[in-house]
Amino acid sequence: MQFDARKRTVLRAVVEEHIRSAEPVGSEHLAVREHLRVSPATIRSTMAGLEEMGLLTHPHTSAGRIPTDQGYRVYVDMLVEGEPLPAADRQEIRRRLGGTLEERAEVTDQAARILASLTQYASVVAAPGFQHQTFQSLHVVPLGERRALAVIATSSGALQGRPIDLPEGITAEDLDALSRAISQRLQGCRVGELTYQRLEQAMGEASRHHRLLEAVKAWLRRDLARGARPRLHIEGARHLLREPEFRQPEAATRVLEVFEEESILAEALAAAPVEGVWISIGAENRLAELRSCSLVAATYSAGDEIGGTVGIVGPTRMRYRHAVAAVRYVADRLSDALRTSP
Amino acid sequence: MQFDARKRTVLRAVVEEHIRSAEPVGSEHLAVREHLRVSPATIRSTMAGLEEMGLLTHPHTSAGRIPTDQGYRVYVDMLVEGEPLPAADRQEIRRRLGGTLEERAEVTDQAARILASLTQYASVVAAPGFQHQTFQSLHVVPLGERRALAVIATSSGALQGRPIDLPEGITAEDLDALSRAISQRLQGCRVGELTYQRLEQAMGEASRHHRLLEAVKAWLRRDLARGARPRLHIEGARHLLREPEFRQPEAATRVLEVFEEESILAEALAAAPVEGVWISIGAENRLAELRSCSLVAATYSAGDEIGGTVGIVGPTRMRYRHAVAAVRYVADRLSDALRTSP
DNA sequence: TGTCAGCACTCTCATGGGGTGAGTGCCAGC
DNA sequence: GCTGGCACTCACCCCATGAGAGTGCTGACA
Repeated sequence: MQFDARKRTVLRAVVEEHIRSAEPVGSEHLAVREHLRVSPATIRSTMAGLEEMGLLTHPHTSAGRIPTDQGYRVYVDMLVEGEPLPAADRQEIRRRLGGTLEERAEVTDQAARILASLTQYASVVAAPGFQHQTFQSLHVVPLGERRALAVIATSSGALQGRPIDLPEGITAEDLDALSRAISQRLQGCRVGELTYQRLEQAMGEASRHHRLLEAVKAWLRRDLARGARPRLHIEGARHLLREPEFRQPEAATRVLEVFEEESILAEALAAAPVEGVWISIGAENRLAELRSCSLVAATYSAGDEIGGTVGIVGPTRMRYRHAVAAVRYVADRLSDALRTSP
Repeated sequence: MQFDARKRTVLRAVVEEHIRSAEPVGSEHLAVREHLRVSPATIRSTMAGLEEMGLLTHPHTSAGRIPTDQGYRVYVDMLVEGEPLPAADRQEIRRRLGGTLEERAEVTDQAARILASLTQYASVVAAPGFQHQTFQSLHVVPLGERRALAVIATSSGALQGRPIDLPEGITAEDLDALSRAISQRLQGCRVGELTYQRLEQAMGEASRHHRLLEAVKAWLRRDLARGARPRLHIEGARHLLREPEFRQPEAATRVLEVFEEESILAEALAAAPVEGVWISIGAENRLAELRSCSLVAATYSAGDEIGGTVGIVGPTRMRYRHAVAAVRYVADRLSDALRTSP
């Protein structure tokens, strides 16, 4: 069975009409609305062909056609990359991402809000991962008697800290010297590459404060490996409840579960490639919880480093054209914003 | 119209039965199920009295009674404070809050999860507010050329930091000295009391680094006043979708909006008094968005300071007995956990 | 005076059947 | 290969019907 020009046209028309109306699309409707110059009967036979190819289906005998996940996939692959976002949307995005944002977390949070309100789907933005950033310095800062605060700073200004217990007999000067020594030796490393061995090496000589070093090392090893899971900004999950596919409370509950269990989304986003806009449709999602959804995502950069991922989660019946354009534009502007700011 | 013993009994029975079944409660049903020793006819006349008092209502002529918000209020005020949580629940809470938790954020997050899974409603936990904590030290830590990281640490180990720009001609030693000077002078202050004037005073003399001081002051003034809004942990919003009162997508969307706009919940929680378990029912909520919900909340402490608030949001038809017991127990155990840990 | 059985009445909700309309598949003719 | 015609299939709306739940009222009784 070949996929000729008419099949393309009909598939596209069915998909777009279904996206618009959320209803099964009939042949007559299509013949009138789209100006295909053939009769409904012809369209019917074309549709039958598309159904045989697995791109369309219909819920019951006398209903119109709806696309299958595979149908959406073919449709999406037909889309011309680089279709621009409406000028008004572009302006809105630039306005809201261009202001004087004080903190990095504010920028990514703002990006999530924009995407959600613009597309009326749920948005997810993974903040720049700690691991990809460049280690700048470690500071162990005394906090009262036997407590101190250990802070790692990266060259792009992110920081992560935690309180640690101090062994007896350590002075503020000791801590200062220690901080300086470690900072000097590890500067320029990727945070993700701060392995236990490496720390051991860098600290090895300063054996005088053995127990303190152990505490710091234990923290770095555990937190940087595990706690480095990037922070997610999720916005607009409620929009999904308006979609007819999530009308039944069970379906709604199931999809909201995804947004409450951040690890699921984090894993899904992690699959996005570094280049271009990535689309994962329904059953294509590795994660069962997302099988009734589609994900449109893109990677952004933070300065010269890999930043994180921005994405949209919606029903498989998603407005892909708009979603793709919005995700791409937001990812680009986010990269711009992070090139010049904190 | 007096509120005699029979009215109490009937009101309680109606409320508890309605909470259980989510259906209007009829007189016959009540007479059989509860062992009130009167006939359905008598119960009917009692119900009519309760309705006249505004505590019950009925959706249509031939339906049973359901409580009004005011009815729930009277019911709730009748509950004996101090009813214990089932032993199994208590054990579960102790187990999950008692482990070796690494960070304060982990404890509050865990508390939110426990409450949500235990009650099957949505839970909200406000992390200890920065403002109530005691200022410990300020550190301005160099980050590359003309950038530095300003970090405030509180005596309980919380920290908040942000990058600032350095004016020319400042050395690491200058920063150290400055940090030390400010720390010394402000130690012991409540963070919330770090007003602009106070900072001005504390820094006044070190006028050599005027522009740096300005940057630090600007940050402190803005962020500590505004950004000090405590972080909220929200969990289990999806549970609400299972409640019949949120069946209609519009109702569901409206209630989920509350959970996506943290400021709404933060404001609602802020109204909780420091002592005891606080209940706010339906129309009692100042915030219109919460008018179809009830909120059960309690304040916990962090060491010797006021900590934050734990709460549950559910339908007005909430299992108040269990909710109150769960909130109280979690708040108490959370206070315990924060007394002894980071 | 409070309680209760009896009764008429009201209203919701589930059920089922008929009609309507949208849409299909197939076929014969151009 | 396209098209008009036609029979057929369902989903869905509408409406009538009846069952069931629950109420309010009344009059009798202790």
